[in-house]
Amino acid sequence: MCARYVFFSGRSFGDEFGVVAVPDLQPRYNIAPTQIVPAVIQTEKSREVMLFQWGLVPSWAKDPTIGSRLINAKAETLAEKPAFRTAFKRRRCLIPADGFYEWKGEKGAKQPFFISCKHHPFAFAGLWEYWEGVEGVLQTCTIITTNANGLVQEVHDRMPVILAPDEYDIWMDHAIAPARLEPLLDPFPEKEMTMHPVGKMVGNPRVDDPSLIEAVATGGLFGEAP
DNA sequence: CCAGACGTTGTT
DNA sequence: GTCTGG
DNA sequence: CCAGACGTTGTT
DNA sequence: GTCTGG
Repeated sequence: MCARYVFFSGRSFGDEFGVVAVPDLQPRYNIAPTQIVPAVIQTEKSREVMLFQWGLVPSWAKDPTIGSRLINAKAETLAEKPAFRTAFKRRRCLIPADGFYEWKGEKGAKQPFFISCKHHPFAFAGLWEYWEGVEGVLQTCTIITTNANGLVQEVHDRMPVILAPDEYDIWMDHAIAPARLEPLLDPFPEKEMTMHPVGKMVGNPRVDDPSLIEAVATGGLFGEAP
């Protein structure tokens, strides 16, 4: 899955993502569900960055707190699930990131790992949704997950879908045939990724500083590379 | 027909 | 909004 | 994912 | 133990 991630590159991702105006974004090292995150969407004329609450709330939801449990959407079932299928057809987005965290081990003794791509920032494949209720208006998003590749498999069986730059145009094309989207949801190549254990402080969502992504020693436990 | 669900992950 | 279950 | 709350009544 | 919030 993907329940915490990192995005510290701020404005600098605009060129690569084909976005003209990028808001000033603070570097983040511990983005948690329900927080406000930037995502790139395709309008009729251009690509724009908009801010979304992480955790998709379907337009028909009576209780918007369901969003806190819909932080990920499974790639294999996106097209069928009522909560996601409309967004999959019409509201795909790119969610910029510099890495993400996964945990390995038993409850109470979990070791967090920071996982990144050799070329970053990069983009998660995401969906977004619009919701309106008595509580107000919400624009929310979710990160699509797929099977872990060989590297990430060491700590977890799922990982976020990461798109290569040459896939952005297809992903953002509103007229594309769904069959052409499926190959984009495959696991990102492990040879283009890196992973190392980090301190347990990342578990606290109120902590957010650069030291969170620094490697720590684990005494050879958890099976990471020496 | 109406009522009720609609989701992912990890853990048990 | 749309499908499933009763 | 983890952290933190989780409640009612009566009194000020 | 289980739900909510971040």
